[in-house]
Amino acid sequence: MGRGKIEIKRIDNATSRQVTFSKRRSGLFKKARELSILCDAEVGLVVFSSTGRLYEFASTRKKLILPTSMKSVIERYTEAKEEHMQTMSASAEAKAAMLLRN
Amino acid sequence: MGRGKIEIKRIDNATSRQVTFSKRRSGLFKKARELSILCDAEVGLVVFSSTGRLYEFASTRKKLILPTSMKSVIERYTEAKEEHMQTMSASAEAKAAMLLRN
DNA sequence: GCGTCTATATATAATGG
DNA sequence: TCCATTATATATAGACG
Repeated sequence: MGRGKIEIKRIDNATSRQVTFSKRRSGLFKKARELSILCDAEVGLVVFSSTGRLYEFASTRKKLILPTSMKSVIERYTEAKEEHMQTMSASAEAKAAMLLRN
Repeated sequence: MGRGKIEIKRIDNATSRQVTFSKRRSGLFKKARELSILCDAEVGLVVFSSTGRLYEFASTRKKLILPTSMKSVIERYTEAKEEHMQTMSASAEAKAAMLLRN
């Protein structure tokens, strides 16, 4: 969807990979949100950039259940969260919150 | 993106809501997959239709962490999963599916 | 409900500042 | 390294079988 057609394979150039990530992530989240609204669906979306930054969306409507395949993800999340909590200090709290927020 | 422009609000007609769900879900998953490949990102996507059917995608690469806002989701998943396991029998498959449905 | 078919809306690749 | 633009690729609304 652009001036040229691209193959779906890892973009080698780090810069353009970052640019594409930014654009497509934005589009993906937009569509996730639209789906949840239009179709009254529960949607949970988690994205980690290759640099480890977290982005999330979750429609908060009724009941959302995670799929089995995400079990490991949940486990890792729990671990990370615990680590996070352990190393968290009062002043680091805000920083971490911001980090998680974007 | 079609013959006409639509507002982003819940589609009242159940039939067209289902049709739209099917189409957009497909597109969303495709884009989730593309993002993960193109940008070497970790992506986890969970969708529950309004009728309770589950759809998922998770790139299995490196580190995927769930966002804070998904905590309740995880909890619910865990609960449901436990229930599922407890009541599951070979012949109870269908029943379990119903359980997950809502 | 599900696949196919367009016309049109949107997303976005490439580019320029 | 970001914004803004814009040409093009893609997604999809609406219609039909």
